[in-house]
Amino acid sequence: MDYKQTVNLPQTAFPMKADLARREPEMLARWYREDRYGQIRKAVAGRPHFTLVDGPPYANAAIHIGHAVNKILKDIIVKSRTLDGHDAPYVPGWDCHGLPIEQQVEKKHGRIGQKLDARAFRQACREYAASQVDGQREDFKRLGVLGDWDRPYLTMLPRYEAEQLRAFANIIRAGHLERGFKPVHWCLDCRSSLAEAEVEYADRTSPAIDVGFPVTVTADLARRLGINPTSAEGAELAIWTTTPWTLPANQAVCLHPEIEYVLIESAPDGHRRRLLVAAALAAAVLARSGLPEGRTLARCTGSALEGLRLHHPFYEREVPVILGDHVTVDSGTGAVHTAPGHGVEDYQVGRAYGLAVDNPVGNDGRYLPGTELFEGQQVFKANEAIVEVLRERGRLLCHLPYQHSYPHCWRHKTPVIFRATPQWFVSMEQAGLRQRALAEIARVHWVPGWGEQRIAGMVEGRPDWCISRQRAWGVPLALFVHRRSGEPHPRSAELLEQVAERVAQHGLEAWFDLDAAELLAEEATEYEKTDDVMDVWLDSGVVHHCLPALRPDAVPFPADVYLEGSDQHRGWFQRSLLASVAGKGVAPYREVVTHGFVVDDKGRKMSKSLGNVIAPQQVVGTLGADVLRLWVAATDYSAEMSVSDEILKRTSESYRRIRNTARFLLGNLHGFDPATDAVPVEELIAIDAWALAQARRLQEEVVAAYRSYDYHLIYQKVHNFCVIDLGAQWLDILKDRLYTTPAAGHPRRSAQTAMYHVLEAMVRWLAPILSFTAEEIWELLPGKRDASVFMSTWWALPMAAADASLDWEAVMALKADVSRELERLRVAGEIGAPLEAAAEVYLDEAQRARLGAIGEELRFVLITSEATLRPAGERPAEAVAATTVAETGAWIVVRPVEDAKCVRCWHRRADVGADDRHPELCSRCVGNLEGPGESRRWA
RNA sequence: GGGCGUAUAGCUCAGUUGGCUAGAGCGCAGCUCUGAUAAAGCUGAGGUCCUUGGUUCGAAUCCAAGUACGCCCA
Repeated sequence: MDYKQTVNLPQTAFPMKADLARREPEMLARWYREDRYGQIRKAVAGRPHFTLVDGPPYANAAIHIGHAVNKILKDIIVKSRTLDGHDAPYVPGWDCHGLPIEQQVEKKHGRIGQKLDARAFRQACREYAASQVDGQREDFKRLGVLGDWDRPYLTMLPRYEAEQLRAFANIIRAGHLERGFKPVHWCLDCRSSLAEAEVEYADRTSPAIDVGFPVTVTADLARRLGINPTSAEGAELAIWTTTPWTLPANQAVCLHPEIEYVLIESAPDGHRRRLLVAAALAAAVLARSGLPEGRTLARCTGSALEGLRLHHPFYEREVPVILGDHVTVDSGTGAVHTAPGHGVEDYQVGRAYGLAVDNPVGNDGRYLPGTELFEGQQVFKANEAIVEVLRERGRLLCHLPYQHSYPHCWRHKTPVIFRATPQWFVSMEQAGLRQRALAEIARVHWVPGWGEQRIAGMVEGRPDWCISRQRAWGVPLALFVHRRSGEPHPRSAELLEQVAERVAQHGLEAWFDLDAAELLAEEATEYEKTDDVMDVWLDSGVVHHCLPALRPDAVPFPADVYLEGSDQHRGWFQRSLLASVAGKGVAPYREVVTHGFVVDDKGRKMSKSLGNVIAPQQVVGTLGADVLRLWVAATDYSAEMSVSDEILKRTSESYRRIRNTARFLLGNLHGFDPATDAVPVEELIAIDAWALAQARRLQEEVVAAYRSYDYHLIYQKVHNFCVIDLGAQWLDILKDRLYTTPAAGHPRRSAQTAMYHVLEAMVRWLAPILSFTAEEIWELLPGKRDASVFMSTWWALPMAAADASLDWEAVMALKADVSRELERLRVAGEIGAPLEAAAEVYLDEAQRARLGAIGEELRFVLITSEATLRPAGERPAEAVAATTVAETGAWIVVRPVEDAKCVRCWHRRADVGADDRHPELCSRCVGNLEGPGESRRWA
């Protein structure tokens, strides 16, 4: 007789080989055919909401691994919260306006006015952005990210743009809008501002000059330096600049507070000259100015000179000495000529000191009418005239050509200048925005915790937010500005509402087409429409306002969580906070989670030149999305995330173990229907109840880790559970019972009942991470169920009361000790499989109390053919202490078994052949085959 | 140069308030099984806890300096 046919071997359609790269797309096609996202929404309707607001990626170029990490983490959040009993919708978004898209369109169609007018240009931008959205969307879907992909929010949707204007109106109502000036790169040939990305650096020779600014009240200087007033007479503070043309706009001279300065006297030809310069540069300044070595009259740090009054080198006005950390002694004199209208640092330090932003230069690069001495001259040509004036007045110390890297227009290849232009700001102070924002930061939960320090530091130190841009592809600022005063219309907020109405209907062309008279009637002649568009950071910064307005069904305000990379503390997190606090008075999120950047296995950033770039498309196309998702989950994202082929290979191996564990469980659930075959919890065999208890404990940890976003712990714990608790312990022990006892008998049904519960629980633990694999398991699990695992919640694992008379921890420890002894027999060539051995275990009273109850069934746990428990006193000399169980009190002897092998259960038993009808079987198998079958209590 | 981080076996991660010979899984090596089989089980070898100094009876853990790397600025 072929007894193999009488053994219940595993059977399942769940393949061992995942073949994810091929099969995931098939599963995806089905999910979208069946509208899986919509089905889930219906199934979970009515549950408490959990809102993750998607930070919109920029709609340009294919996604890289950082995008994949970001979207997968969001997907894990959304799915785990769904399993946790929430209705957690996911509405993805894209950031669609801005310069990079303009540049792409320029490459193809040229600049506005060449082939396309502004309207057609914007249309081309819109089409380009839409095509990029389509490409990225397919890649995101392929990652298994489930969301409302058919109805994403795009910042270029007319309704979004309209809501953005309304959000802007709220900011104006709250009093945060401020008009001001700011220096920007300005091309004299374009006659317009340039973005940072439109500037390229090239070598250029400029006139480098050292100029003396006479101290007006030398007695004040003497007092500060603690010297005789006569010694300070005629003192000049020396500055160095390569842009003489900015001197007419000079408002101050800036020193570093901690650098040491000296007053030095030099007397060429008996003509005394006293200069104030950085000590470290004094010699160099004298040398290039052709002055003989001097004598030091006094020294002090820059901070001692703050507020000292100086005379402008050629205008009849005074300028102060100020302090700034940007000053260095790398070159020059250690004193920086400061013209807030012509430099970003000058502008920033100037704001701190309340300096005027003087801008005497017109958009053609010529000094404006009324500019003393140089009116009408082009700035670069005026350099010579200025040097000449300085020479005449005796203020020029040195004049040399100087070659340096200088910004040029990328189109004209001509040098650009910094020029102050009128801009619009969200003021940090005007209506208390900074203070309010800081208070809100303290109320938000930051993950990891140091994120709070990081963003608070940025908000504390940041300047006003410049929200205007002189660009074509963006949402118009839509203000009416008074022709003379430059102030916005007093009813701006109300007017914006009317503009928003039109934009919602007709798109943002409605603003460009608008005749001011339509809204302003007779006032129209006094106002003009702004040409500016909004900073794209404002586009995405008001998602908190626009998305709930667009999708009231899905996205309440405020959001539960925002999740982005750590660069977004300055970027989206900060802009969203400022925009929300400015418009609504509160933070837009309760919790903010940050992930690190992806680096290679040596911790270096990914770059083409290093050749260490891992493309998500490539990973998904070979190993599969679930392996990529497992890598994301397994990596501690709070710091940098390392990835390499080696790391992905390891991840893939771990995946196989988890998959195979599920496969084994499914295979042994063959023929099990939980509705009719489940054993009542209180009747479960002890080790099955123990396994359930292990699973329960793990589930508590898994759920807690999902709630605290500690996914890498979940991976570790679940993987360990598969390997140790299940693989090495429970499932290995279970095989004999599953295979050899009657298919429908209590021992096997008990095992199946527990396995069923474990797999029901496990498929849910895995689902947020291994979504494809989980759904695959879900479909093959016995029992009636919904279409998707994501329609369910964490599995209620039954609580089986543990029998206190047996200590399972001790049993498993004993098993480990016995394994070590069996290994010695194996190495000695005395046995192969453990079933070729017998174990004798000697226990003292204490250990007997922990282990004794298991009795005869110990052999099933040890997977030996025999196992006996005896008193410690009877142990032979060769017995080995079982140190894992206890330091003393347990000893082991193992030996090969000589009995015949039962061909059915493979145990070596003395009773093989006892039944004439089955000469090759042991009595246990005969009973299982023909009788009611054996009964088990412990294992 | 500044701010915020990170650094524990080849890989991914644990390591409560300072306290046993620093742990786990994977990988690796050896062995076994062939009824989870492009699987499974057993055993074993792997660590200057980034470096240096300090505090302490005692430091992976606390303090200081430094190095490397990452993000954001300058």
